[in-house]
Amino acid sequence: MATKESGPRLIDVARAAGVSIATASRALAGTPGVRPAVAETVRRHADELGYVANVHARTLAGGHSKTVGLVVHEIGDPYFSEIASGLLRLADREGLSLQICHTGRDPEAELRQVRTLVAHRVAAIVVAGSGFDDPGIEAPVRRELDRFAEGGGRVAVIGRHHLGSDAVLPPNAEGGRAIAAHLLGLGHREIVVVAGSPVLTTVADRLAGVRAAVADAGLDPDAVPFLEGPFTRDGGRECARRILAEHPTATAVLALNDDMAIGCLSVFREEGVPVPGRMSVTGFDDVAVAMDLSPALTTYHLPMAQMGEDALRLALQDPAPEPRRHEVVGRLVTRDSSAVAPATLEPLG
Amino acid sequence: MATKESGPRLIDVARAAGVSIATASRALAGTPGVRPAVAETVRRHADELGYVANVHARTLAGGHSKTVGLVVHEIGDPYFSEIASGLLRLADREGLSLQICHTGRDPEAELRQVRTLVAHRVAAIVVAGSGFDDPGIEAPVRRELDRFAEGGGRVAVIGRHHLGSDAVLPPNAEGGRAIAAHLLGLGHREIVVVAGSPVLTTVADRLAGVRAAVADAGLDPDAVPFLEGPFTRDGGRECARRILAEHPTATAVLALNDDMAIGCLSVFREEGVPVPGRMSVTGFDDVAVAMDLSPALTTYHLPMAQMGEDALRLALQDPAPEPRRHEVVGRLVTRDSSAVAPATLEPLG
DNA sequence: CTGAAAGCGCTTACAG
DNA sequence: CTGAAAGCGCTTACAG
Repeated sequence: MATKESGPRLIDVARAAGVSIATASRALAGTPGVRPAVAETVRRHADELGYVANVHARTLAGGHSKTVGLVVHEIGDPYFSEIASGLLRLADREGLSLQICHTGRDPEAELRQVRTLVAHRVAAIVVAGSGFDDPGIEAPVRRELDRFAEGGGRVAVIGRHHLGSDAVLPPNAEGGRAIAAHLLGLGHREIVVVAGSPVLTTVADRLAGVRAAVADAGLDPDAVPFLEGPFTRDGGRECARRILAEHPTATAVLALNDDMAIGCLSVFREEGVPVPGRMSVTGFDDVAVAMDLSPALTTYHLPMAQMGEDALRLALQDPAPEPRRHEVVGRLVTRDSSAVAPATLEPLG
Repeated sequence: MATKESGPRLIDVARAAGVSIATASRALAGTPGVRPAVAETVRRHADELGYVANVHARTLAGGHSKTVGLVVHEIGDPYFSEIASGLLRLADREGLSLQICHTGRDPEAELRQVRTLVAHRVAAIVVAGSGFDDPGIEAPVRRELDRFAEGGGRVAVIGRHHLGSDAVLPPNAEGGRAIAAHLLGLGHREIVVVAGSPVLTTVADRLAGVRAAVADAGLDPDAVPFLEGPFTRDGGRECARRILAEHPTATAVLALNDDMAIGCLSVFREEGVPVPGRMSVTGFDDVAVAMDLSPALTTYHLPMAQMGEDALRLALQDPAPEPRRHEVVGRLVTRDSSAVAPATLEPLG
């Protein structure tokens, strides 16, 4: 039994069924123009032999792939795993396989991963990781993707990229504005913004929204402290510690993703800083756990799974003359981690 | 530019470099036995043309694939996304691509997904979803996997399966026992167990551990109420509501994964049931957010990312005469959601 | 060190 | 409706 052979091939089922491989191929593919009885026989023999067509041979001969690629920063991150989940659900319905790559927010890794996907001749590539504000950084990836598109490949991105492709656009600026307005409306005047690097368009756009809201309120955006750290839970912890040390009069932390907000919450809990009594904390994204934190996190909701699905749907359509823009609708979700700014200030730390 | 052609082929770079495709292939593969200067020329031309070898042609001709498959129940679930993250990290280091499938805990979907992976002639398949207690349910998948292994494919599973392959085994029984002992030690006598279907080996094994601890304490395991629901956050919410209605004297909920525990916590918060004052709640897995919940969740820690890595590592080794068993080490993590059973009982709900 | 040729396992015009 | 044959783009013995 342990034949070390690569399983039955089309020719094996053809022989078993007493037909040519052409007919066998057609019968299995469901191509019309095969006598039903013959097709049936072929299928039966294929089943009996446990025949599974070799995708590589099929793709090479047929020219079209049934696999799509997804590029994320980190699949362990809920933001991306929820996007992946939605995308995978649609892929499944469409009979497509999914290849996932992660980049760790490193542009060179991204280039490598895109190359791999191109090498696999996937039908479509969805780039879900944030874009980079500097078009130069994305130029090599763009070249690769352009070539891919010229060869008939389809591309869609989530977020603002300089990639010239169909895009699903989260309302990052709008969200930043809404959250900041919310905090300002609660009387907060010493708000510290905490985020990943502004070279990421996601950060840049959310931050721009925050600044716009601050300006709208007649205040000076440049006076709002901005703390940068890894765009992760640990990054949030780092920043929270810096706030304790460097911004003793702050009354609110506006984190530009939920991960960082969660990191902040945990430090504040450890250090006994009451949230929201002494310090309000807000996030962005509304990952599944946001509502189950305590205090439940005020944040800006993005429908991640839907965004993943939408991105794949764009990538599955024929290309448009101009890149398509699919605008995502988000919403402010007010929960328990934000409240009116305290009247008198307990010192921090 | 929009030539709709499939990008440069090996023959294009061979021609450009003035060599045969055999030499070009060797130069690009780094096969020894090509004059260094020639190899260099080939590589330069490949770069200039933006050549990316067609994986399908390469796999078909070469016989070995550089892709591995991962089967999970649901990629949006942190348990699986953390496993995927660890596995992907190792895959990356090994220059392997990753194809992900999800099954939604449906054995038929699992069979379909495994078939797809086999069709892709992946080098290895890692099944990360829980096994099923009834060997019959897994029989079709096992047949498929056996055939795959006979053809030289490698298989590894996470959890107890009837799949006859290398396995990474989480200490499910041990963990169940540790958690139950912890709760019993705190004086809880009315513990409600909350979990997904015991047809899943994960549930069955954790439950067996719980029952063993109960028996060890001289109590009757059959007297411990077991509530079944979807093995998800929503399932946890469902069960919590039933506890409120049907088990008014319970003092502890022992959920067999963190997701369900999180669902319970949210219902108890909504209903004003103090945790852990009136009700202790414990989880299992220790997903990243467990420590950031409030109260921080007492749970049994499993190193998910490491498990993903270990599973892939097993799958990358040559097959052993007997299936390998890699035992995972876990540990009880006592946090704030569990405490001594209340002396006097406030009615629930 | 290099090349001509066979072959990987399919699909798809092209004839019949 | 069916089959013989070309071809997808590579790798790898086999000669030289």
